[in-house]
Amino acid sequence: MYSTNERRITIKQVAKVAGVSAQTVSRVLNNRPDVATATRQRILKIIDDLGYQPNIVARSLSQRRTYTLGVVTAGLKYTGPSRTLNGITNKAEELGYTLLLKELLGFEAHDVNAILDYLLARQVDGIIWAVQEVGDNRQEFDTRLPAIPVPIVFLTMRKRPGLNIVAVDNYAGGRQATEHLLNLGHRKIGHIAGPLAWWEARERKRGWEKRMAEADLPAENWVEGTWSSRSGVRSLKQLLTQAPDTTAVFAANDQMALGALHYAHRHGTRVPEDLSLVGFDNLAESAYYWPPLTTIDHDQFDLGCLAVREAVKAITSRQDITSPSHQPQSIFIQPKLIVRGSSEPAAFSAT
Amino acid sequence: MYSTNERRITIKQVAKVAGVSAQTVSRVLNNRPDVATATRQRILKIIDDLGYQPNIVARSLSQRRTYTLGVVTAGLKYTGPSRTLNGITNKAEELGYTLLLKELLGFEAHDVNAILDYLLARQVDGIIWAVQEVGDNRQEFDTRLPAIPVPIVFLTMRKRPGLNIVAVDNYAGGRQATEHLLNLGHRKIGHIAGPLAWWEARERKRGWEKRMAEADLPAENWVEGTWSSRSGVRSLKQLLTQAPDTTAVFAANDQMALGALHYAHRHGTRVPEDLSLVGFDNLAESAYYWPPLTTIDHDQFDLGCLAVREAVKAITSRQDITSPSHQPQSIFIQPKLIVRGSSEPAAFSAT
DNA sequence: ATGAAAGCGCTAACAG
DNA sequence: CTGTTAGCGCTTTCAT
Repeated sequence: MYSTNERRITIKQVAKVAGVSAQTVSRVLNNRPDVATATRQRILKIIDDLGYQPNIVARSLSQRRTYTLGVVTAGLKYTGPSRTLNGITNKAEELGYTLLLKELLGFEAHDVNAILDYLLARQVDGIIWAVQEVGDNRQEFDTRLPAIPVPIVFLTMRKRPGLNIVAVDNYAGGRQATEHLLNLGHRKIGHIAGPLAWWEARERKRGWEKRMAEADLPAENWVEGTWSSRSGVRSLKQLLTQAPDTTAVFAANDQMALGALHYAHRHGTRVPEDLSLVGFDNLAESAYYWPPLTTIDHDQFDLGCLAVREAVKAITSRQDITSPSHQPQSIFIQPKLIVRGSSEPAAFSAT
Repeated sequence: MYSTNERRITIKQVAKVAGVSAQTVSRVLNNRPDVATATRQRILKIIDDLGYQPNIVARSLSQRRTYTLGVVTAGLKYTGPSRTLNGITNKAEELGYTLLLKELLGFEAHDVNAILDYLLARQVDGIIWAVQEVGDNRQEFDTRLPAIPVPIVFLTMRKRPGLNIVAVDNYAGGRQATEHLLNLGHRKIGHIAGPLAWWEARERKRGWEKRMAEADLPAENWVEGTWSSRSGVRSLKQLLTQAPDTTAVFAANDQMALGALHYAHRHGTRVPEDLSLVGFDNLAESAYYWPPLTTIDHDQFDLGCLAVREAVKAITSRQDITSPSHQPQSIFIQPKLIVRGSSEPAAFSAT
């Protein structure tokens, strides 16, 4: 069914048929102005007739540039990483870059050097490190970074001077969630944290702690979950055991909030009447949970777009000697509170 | 902060330092046996000292082989496609293939030729078309297919002789869901279908229809949804309006089932007491919906793995003249019923 | 076991 | 406007 190993058409063959040099064909391919219109037309026709396709690999070798971005990701089965990848593919398409995708099997420490070598051997023009900062999985970079010959943009990690970083302001999100509950009159506000090895989880928790402190309230009642709904179930149980008078809970993601909702249903705790609940992430489904979940929305798609934009900016500025050298910068996206049915004024303030 | 445009080390420089020819270094790089052990050791050390990295682009050009798979996907923001991609990345890693990722902006018809040209220009060794069959978005292939010089594996499309296809047996899944409800004593079973432009949606619906017919029951009460939870809400409403005596509903995916659950809660329809509900997909969260959702599980990760395996098999068999030519085949994965709290025996059969 | 020459398919740099 | 020459960095083929 396939046309067997027949060699593909090359620029030389096109040139021969057209009776010109390969260089002239190359000029046509690259839309150079310095080709006679008649010649151009003729060559274009021949290209079309022959079904000629330029070999991008050869071009890359010759130009020493691939217009390819290496993307390192992890946990594609979760919505977060895949929404971000979605943004990356879209922006890359728009800017004319090809993506070379590499998914890590876990989040914890990896042989960063091997992965970088892999991408660099394939001559990527830039790298997007879209793996969340977990544990010390960023450590190896400290020594290697100066030796990486292409720009690299990091996603979702704490600020570090001199690096290109794009992340959601998780701390601000934690504050917003807490503030919303405070505004509703709640005082006993518990927190279901994500795994604290994760930078994002620590930031969200810190937002809760700080805002509580500012309201002169203790931030003591919290549990560490795993991000999963299952852990949400057990975390709410633990929270209510530790402090039965809790009237509100902020969960560090929507999955755990769903688990908490599940636990509440099973034990006759009414949400929001007995307990207000706020999640984080604004999963598409969370508006249809019962009750619909109040949550913090953040644009992970945009995160991916920004990362590509920054990477390409850095690549370009390094090619053009003319353009001012691109200064690495950190970009933090602001999340946004979405109020739905799972939170309402505290009982005592309603009466 | 970066080492500026300094040229990377080449095989020639390594050769020069080692006092050998470039081919000898090449032999070491490719683990050829015909190099003296002493020479090999010396060269390896120099490679290490210099931090030399082979240029894979040059190698690809020279070998006329890239060990790269082009992956075309769509809808990465949905769990299905991203779980499949997850499987693709894992299997590709295992088999030593690099991934070139291309995401389409929508599911409907695209300029297939342009996308194929794009991938072929980049000299991919094979293609995985991981875009679901929607409307006539497969049509362009009919004419183009014979002219594609590399193997191509299609995901999630109807059987066609002579093509490599990997898909879930959605028809069987639809049957299983329906059969489960029939076994519970339900007779009035409605269906919330996915958008019927999708092959998957049609197959799931066909499974429901066929199984109903086999039980001598009419398969009349159905509504076409959009896959979204929002459409699930309105679809259940419509279903119950059309036939108020409906005691069970099979929704073509978990999101729509969640929407149906949402509608039921809001209107005092108790699930499963008044209405049994079965979904499709087994989203990680569906076990924590209230009530936990009975659904059809299918391994989309495995789907991706199989696609890569088939693609690589086809590529390899075409390289080795010795190996028997790989016959394109269709692989259909069997889904599995997961029983949870959203379905229970029909009221009249319980009494 | 090692090297020399040629080439993969394209483009940069220079010439005319 | 168009052609020639010389690579890009590696591997293949054929010698030795």
